[in-house]
Amino acid sequence: MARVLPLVACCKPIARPTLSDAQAVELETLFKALADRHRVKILNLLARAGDEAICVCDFTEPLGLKQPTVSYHLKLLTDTGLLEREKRGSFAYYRL
Amino acid sequence: MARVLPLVACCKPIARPTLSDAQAVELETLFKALADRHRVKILNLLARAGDEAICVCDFTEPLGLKQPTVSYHLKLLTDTGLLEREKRGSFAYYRL
DNA sequence: TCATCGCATTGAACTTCGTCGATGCGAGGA
DNA sequence: TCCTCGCATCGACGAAGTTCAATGCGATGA
Repeated sequence: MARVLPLVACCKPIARPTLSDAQAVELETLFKALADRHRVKILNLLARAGDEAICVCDFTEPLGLKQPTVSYHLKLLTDTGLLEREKRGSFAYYRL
Repeated sequence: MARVLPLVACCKPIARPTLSDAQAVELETLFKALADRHRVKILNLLARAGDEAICVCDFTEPLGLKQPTVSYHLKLLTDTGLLEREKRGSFAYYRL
């Protein structure tokens, strides 16, 4: 597991100054958004898609989740600022 | 919040290949370990301490937590591989 | 040996999270 | 207008995470 992430780069902001309470909460929020296997996969799928946006219905099968659950995860990632939502007709497309 | 972390660097491994289930679970475990304000602060304190190790009792006051709770968080971080434990007498010192 | 100190573990209470059936709502199309 | 489709939200449930008093345990010193 150690080699999967270049933690050194990620931890630079954590390392230097004394972290305020607000900053700690912000980091908690960010990491919480990433702390789920399905959300990690969603980000992976979107990263692989590049500029292409993906609609909700295309996530359910690769994730093995029902539509309400997928919507829940996508909303969480969007609220955290990691995803953007775009409405086209009755479809909802997401991108990084 | 967006500027706090250089997400681009962190997400490189997420971005490229298709993530296997096992890899998604590994990332989930790592991010879960970081997804708590007190654990973020613990890492910050240890990063600021550099080579110096810090014992359990020195965490309770800056974190505002009781000793069992601090032990719980330190054990979690250690089990995830982010911390090292060193015993000196009846004291337990932790470092990155 | 006995008391004390620092830390880990247990057990229980509480909170938060993840999941999905049911439902609501807006957009098209017939 | 009515029906259907895709998505969001609600409500409820079980699972998981967080906290701390109580307890156990090894190390140290009197």
